[in-house]
Amino acid sequence: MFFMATTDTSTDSSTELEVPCCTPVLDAILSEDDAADLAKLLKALADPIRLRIVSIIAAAPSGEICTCDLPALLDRSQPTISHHLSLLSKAGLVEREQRGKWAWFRVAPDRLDAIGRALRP
Amino acid sequence: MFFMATTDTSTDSSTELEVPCCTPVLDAILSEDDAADLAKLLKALADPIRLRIVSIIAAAPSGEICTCDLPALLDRSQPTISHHLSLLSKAGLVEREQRGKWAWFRVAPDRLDAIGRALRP
DNA sequence: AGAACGTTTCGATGTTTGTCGATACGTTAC
DNA sequence: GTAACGTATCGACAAACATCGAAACGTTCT
Repeated sequence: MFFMATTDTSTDSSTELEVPCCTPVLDAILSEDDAADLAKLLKALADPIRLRIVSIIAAAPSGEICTCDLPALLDRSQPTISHHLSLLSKAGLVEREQRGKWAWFRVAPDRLDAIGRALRP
Repeated sequence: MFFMATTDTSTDSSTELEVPCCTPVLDAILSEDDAADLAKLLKALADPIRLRIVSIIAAAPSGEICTCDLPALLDRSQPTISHHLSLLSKAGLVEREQRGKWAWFRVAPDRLDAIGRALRP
């Protein structure tokens, strides 16, 4: 074995979404905490429906979309769409805005970019 | 299982990775197939242990690592490490090379880069 | 207030995933 | 050959996940 395992927690990530995400995978050995944070973010995106939701929102001319359109576009029930949007929102990948009885979503581009940066040295 | 699986599945499954991966998420609406492909790749990476495996391999001075070191480094059993390496290998994120009785792995950098490109317009 | 409509939460269900012990396979050394 | 050792597969199990119908919640109209 040529080095010791690194379990140090240089950054304590209590406030999850505030943390500058994410430590690049290829720069140094990820700590357990950094790996857990990045894995959580990747997992939030690692679903075909959620990828298409992000893609659909980004492709909308206004940059935002009403939740009400998604069940028909994605062929999933409304509760299922709501569930996926909730996961994306919790991960900070999309932002929610209530307007009257409709909910509108837009992507959080820097958040998506952060994943990209973590994977590209 | 209703038929005998032969050993070809372990190695041949990586041939599916010839597909040019991946369509950028933000360029246009992802098709169901493109979303499924990218989701599969993201899922292969969206685990703390697998992220740390990739990170550990990349940080190794020689750019490769012997499987035998990983159980101790990651505090997981040997079958569990083998399982994760198999997933990473099937996704094309690492490459396996048998040397005598040891298995060595190196990262496939362009594969990781492909994910980054798909998320960064 | 009540009706209509969009959204979230709840409960249930089938599937996938991470994990490990036991076991089988392959290579090296004696 | 056989013993030792590293690795992959098998079988099992608990936890996490995707999905939907039903019900609860909020807002906008009349």
